[in-house]
Amino acid sequence: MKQVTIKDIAELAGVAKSTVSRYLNGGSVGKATREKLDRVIRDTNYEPNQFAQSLKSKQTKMIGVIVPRLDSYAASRTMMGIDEQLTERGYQMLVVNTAQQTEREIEQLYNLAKQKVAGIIWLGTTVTERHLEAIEAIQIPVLLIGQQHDNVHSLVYPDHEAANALGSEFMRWGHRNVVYVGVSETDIAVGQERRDGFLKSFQESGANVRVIQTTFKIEDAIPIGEQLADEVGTVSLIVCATDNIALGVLKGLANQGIEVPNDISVSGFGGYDFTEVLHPSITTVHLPYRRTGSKAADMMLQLLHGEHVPMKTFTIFELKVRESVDKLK
Amino acid sequence: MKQVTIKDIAELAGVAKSTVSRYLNGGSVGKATREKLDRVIRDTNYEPNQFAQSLKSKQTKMIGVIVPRLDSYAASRTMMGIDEQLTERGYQMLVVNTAQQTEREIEQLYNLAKQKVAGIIWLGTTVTERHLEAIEAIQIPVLLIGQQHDNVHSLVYPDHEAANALGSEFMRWGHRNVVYVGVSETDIAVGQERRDGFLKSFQESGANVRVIQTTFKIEDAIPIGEQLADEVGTVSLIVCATDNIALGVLKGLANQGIEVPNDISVSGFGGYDFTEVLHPSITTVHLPYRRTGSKAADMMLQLLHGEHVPMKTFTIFELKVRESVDKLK
DNA sequence: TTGTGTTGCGGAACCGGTTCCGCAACATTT
DNA sequence: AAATGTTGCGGAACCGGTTCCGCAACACAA
Repeated sequence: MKQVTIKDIAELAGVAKSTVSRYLNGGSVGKATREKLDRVIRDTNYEPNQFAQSLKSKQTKMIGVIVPRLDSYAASRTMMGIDEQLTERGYQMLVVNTAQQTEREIEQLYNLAKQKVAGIIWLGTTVTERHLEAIEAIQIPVLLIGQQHDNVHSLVYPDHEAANALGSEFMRWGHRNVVYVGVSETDIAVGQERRDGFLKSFQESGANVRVIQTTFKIEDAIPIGEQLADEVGTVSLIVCATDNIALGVLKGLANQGIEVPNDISVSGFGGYDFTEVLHPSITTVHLPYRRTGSKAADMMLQLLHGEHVPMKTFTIFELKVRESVDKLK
Repeated sequence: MKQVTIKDIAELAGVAKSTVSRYLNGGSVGKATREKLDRVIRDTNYEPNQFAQSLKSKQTKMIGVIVPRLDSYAASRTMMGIDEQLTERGYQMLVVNTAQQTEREIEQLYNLAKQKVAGIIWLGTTVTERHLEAIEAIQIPVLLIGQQHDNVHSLVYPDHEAANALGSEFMRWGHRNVVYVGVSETDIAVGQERRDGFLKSFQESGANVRVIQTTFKIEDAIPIGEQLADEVGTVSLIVCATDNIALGVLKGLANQGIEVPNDISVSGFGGYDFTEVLHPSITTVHLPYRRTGSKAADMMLQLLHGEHVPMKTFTIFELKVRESVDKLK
C-alpha cells in the first residue's frame, strides 16, 4: 500500500519526472508520451502527495472557517452551506472553533495562515483592531460573515432592516407596550443593528419600549420570562433578539402559567427550524444561513481567482408571521 | 513576512541545519549551541513548516472526523467534545461531512488516509462490508461512535439498555397502550437496539404496542402526530426514537388540538437541550454527546500511543423524567 | 541548403524539513 | 601514554513534488 510517486510513474513510462509533472499540470507533452502516461497513471491509480505539492507551492486547497461555537444553529447551517459549495469546487473546509473567545479568533487567523489555507471565512461576533491587524498581516483573503467592517470583505445579514420590518409589522398590529430582550453591544450586528432596527420602528409609532439585556444562552432568558410574567396586561409584546432567547422567555412565561399568545405575545429572530414546529409556532425573521454559507464559499473562490467582489454584500431575509404574536386589531 | 526556515536559523547561529533539527527534536546538543539556538529561535519566532515535516514523516497532527451531517444536535455536540480534547492535546480536528450518503463515508475514509491524518473518528450510521474493507486498507486507527462492530474500536451509547430502562419506567406508570415511532433498521443502534430495548420492556409488561416507522426529519413526524390524534383515548403513550421525532409528533398533535400530557403522553430520546425548555418539557433519555466526543478523542490518542483500548466501550445515560409523559397511577 | 521558430523532453535545483553516517574532540579506563 | 568510549556536530541524502533552463528534433520559410 506504498505511495506511488511521480518517480515511479516516470520510470514505468520511461520518461523524466519533469515530464510527468508537466503532463499532470497541463504543460506541453507529445501525443505518444501522453498516451503512455494516461495508461500508467490509470493502472497505478497514482495520487499526488499533497504535502509535497504544498511544500513547493505554499498553498493548499483548504479554506479555513472560524466559528465561535460548533453547537449553534446558525453556525451549523452556515458550515453546511460552505461545505457543500467548497466540496463541489474541489476545495476542503477546515473548521476551527474558538469557543467564543475573541482571543482565539486572532490566534486562529495566524494559525490558519501558518497552515497555508487559501482563504478564511470568519463567522464573526466582534471586530477589533487586533483582528484587523491579523488580517492585514497574514496576507490571505478573509471573508467576514454576520458582521461588517469597511476594511474586510463582508457578507452580512440585513439586521437593521429586517428588525425594522418586523417591528413595523408589530406596530401595525397595534402593539404599543413592548419589551425588547437583546444582547450585549459588543456584538455589533445583533447587539446594536438588530436592536436599533426594532427601536426605530417602535419610536416612529410612539410605542413604549423597555430594553433588557441578556446573553445568547437559553437558560439566561428563562428568568427574564418569569419576571415578565408579572407585566402581563400592561406589556403586550416581548421582542427577542434571537430565537433561542425567545425560547427561554417562552419557557419562563410558561413556568408562570402564562399563555402565548393569548396573554402576551413573543417574537424571535433568526428563523431556526424549531420555531416553526413549536406550539405555539414562533413569529420571527428567517435568515438564510445555509445559503449564506454557500454564497460565502462562492465569494471566497471568486476572491481567490482575483475576481472583483464587493466589500459588503447583504443577504435577504423573510418575515415569518406565525402564532406567537397576536394581532391586537 | 517571509517564512523563517531552519536554514536561516542555522546560518544565524553558525551551525548546520542538522544541528538545528536535532535541537528542535530533542537530540544531543551541546550547552553553548543550545543557548545560542534558544536565542535565535526566540528572536526570529521560527515556526516549522508543517508540509515539510509531514512530507518527511508521512504523518500529521490531525484527526479526521466523519460526520453524517453538520446540522444535527448530536453531531455538533460530539464535535465540540472532540475538538476540546484534541486542541488541548496539540492535535487538530478535520471535519468531513458526508451529507448522509454512505458512499461518501467510504470515500472519506480513503480520502482522509490520503491526507495522512493520524486517526479517524467516525460518527457512524451503518457499518457495511465496504466500510470494513476501507478501514482495513487504510491502516489508520479508526474509532466508531454510536454504532458498533467487532472489528472496529467503538464507543457506543447503551441504546438497548437506556430504552429498556425508560420503557420499564413507563410501564411502572401504568401505560399499556403505546405506539412506538422509530426509524429504519439500517441504523442498527437507533433503528434496532433502541427499538428492541423499548419493545422488551413493553412485552414484559404485556402492553399493547404498535410500531410506526419514520425518518430522522422533524417534518416527517408531524403527519404521524396528526394521525395519532385520532387515537387519543385508546393509546396513552407515544414513544419516539429521537427527540426530533418527538418534536414533530408533538406539533402534529397540537395541530389537532390535542394536549400533552393531558390527552396523551409523548416521550423522546437523546436529551437535546431544547427538550428541557419546551412546554411541556419532554421526558427523554439524556445521552452525553459532548463527553462522548471528548472520550473518543482521548481514546484515539491512546490508540495512537499504542496503548491498549477496549474494542467496545459504553457510555452512560440518564433518564430525564419531565412533563410530557403522564403517570397514570 | 541554411536559417529560424516551435515543440517535446531531460537534468538539476529547489521547497523545508529529518535522519543517517562519520569524524573530531574530549573524557575515561588500564 | 595508549586504547577505548562518549558526545557534539557537519555533510549529504532523502521525502515527492514543481519549475527553470537548455538541448535536440522537427517543420517550415527563404
